Amino acid sequence: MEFKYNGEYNMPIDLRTTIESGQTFLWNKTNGNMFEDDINNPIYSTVRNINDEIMVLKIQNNNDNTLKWKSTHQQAEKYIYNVFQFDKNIREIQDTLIKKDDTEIIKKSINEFPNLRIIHEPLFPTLISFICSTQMRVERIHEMVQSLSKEFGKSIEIDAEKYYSFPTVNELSNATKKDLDKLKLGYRSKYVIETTKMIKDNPLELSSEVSKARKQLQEYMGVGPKVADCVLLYGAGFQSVVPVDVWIERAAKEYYPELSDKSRNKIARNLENKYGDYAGFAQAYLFHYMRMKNQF
DNA sequence: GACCAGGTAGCAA
DNA sequence: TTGCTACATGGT
Repeated sequence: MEFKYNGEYNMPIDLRTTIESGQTFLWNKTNGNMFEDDINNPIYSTVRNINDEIMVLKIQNNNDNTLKWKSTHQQAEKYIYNVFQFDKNIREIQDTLIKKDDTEIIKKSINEFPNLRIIHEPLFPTLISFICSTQMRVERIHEMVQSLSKEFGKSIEIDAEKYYSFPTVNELSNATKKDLDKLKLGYRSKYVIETTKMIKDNPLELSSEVSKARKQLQEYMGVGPKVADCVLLYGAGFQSVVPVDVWIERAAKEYYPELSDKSRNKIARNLENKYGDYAGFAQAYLFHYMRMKNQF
């Protein structure tokens, strides 16, 4: 295989922030310039299962309004469009959120990260990723997901560089608890194994109704309210869902005391009511803002 | 060493 | 329903 196809999108997107802000763990950062005029932006690569075939995909920002790609498959163009949701007008969404915000905090975050987008990744990899995410830092979740890919996914070499796909349900169902312990999944090993087994026996098909889909997801081992909400937002395209983790809980306490609560569940529903159809975007801006603020 | 990281399962009241 | 606690691992 080779990178036969390439192209470019002119859309507002900040790849570094979008890919590295804990929405997806399926991309790998590499160095070097993919195209002549690219300067200091990292290249992100991923491998995807497209009906019994694998597609390798590399992308790079030229600036925040240009995404360049190259791939082994022509479908990459459409695939990118769907993953980064280029059908969504983020300026419009941002304006709506800012109007609904009476704390200035969303506005502040949007000003700092204007081209942070919400990603829509495939369901199964997203589910397993977020089962691994509990009590883990974003960087380590990425390591776990990549090690699962290396161990159980397909591999391919192009131009002396190796790429690995996230395992399919069948591929991952080969994993034993010992295997996953070796990959340092900790107490999540048995969750991943149980959930994969459940899905192998009974394929994963989510209801189109949010609350039903949320209940369905929570049937799986290792999936509580927060993980379910992440899967709904990043793996199933429910843009109104607000996953509440430690960071969002803190944000609520600090900036939205009237929406804050002992129960994370209530905070989630309160924020969803406040921000409406695109509350998930508000969550992403809050989450990223809180994490970045904490770093400095 | 204690505490924390995109929490959840299992169990008690 | 709500309120505990144990849970694997690595960073600070």
